[in-house]
Amino acid sequence: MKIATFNVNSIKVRLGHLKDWLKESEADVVCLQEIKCVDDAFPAGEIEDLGYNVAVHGQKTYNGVAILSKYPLEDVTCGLPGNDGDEQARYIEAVVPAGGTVLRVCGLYLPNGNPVDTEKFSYKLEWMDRLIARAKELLLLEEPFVMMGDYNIIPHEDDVHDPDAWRNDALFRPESRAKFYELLNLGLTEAFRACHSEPHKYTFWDYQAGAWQKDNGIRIDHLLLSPQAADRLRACDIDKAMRGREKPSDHVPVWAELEF
DNA sequence: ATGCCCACGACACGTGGA
Repeated sequence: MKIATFNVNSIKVRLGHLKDWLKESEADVVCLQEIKCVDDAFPAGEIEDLGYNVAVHGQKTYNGVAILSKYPLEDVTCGLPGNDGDEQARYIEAVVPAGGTVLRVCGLYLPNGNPVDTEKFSYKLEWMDRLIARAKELLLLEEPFVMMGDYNIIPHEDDVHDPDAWRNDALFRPESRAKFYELLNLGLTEAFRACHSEPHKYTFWDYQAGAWQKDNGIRIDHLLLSPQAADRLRACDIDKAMRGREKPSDHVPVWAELEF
């Protein structure tokens, strides 16, 4: 089973780009972020025509996440538990039956958190606390699950072209990275780093200042696997070439192959 | 230099992204 995460930065603008990649990658389960539309505006029909089931947690203008799956999508839930006042569409979860067992899929778009001296940063950290709490609950089930998406976290200095330029950014601040490590240290496996040790492999390049041409990127899209899912991990990689196509997202897809 | 680019809403430029 091939699973993937892709921040499309508007499903409306990116539909053709996404469909091309779905056909080429033959991904079985895909988590999308920043669809930037309400549920009814999501082009479900065009994606279903490619053989996918669709679950959407949309929002007008901002955020919005979805799961696409060639397998059935069961027990879909929207929103990250723990704060009923949070109205931002950043989390969706579903159970995917596959190979006589199930994979639970958690798709997430973690808050950016900038500027760091505002409530946006505290919201990011509070959101991460709730994600950690959800991971703890799911780990008790001792089943395969994956939490994948745009984490808006640069885990390590090797994951950014210029660490000093990002030192005080919410994506690289010690408080943000500490929460990410707290999540990993529950016993989750970061799929890309489990498969690759090379530095300077990126998943995002800014539209500005020739960042793509200069390879000034950051690695912020991640797949975190439960122990039962990590046992099945066979490969993981970044579809970097997508960034060089016409009308690209500023993010590219990251995928993992799990043996199911 | 806090900008450069891109998407959104509903038409002009402000907001948000990372």
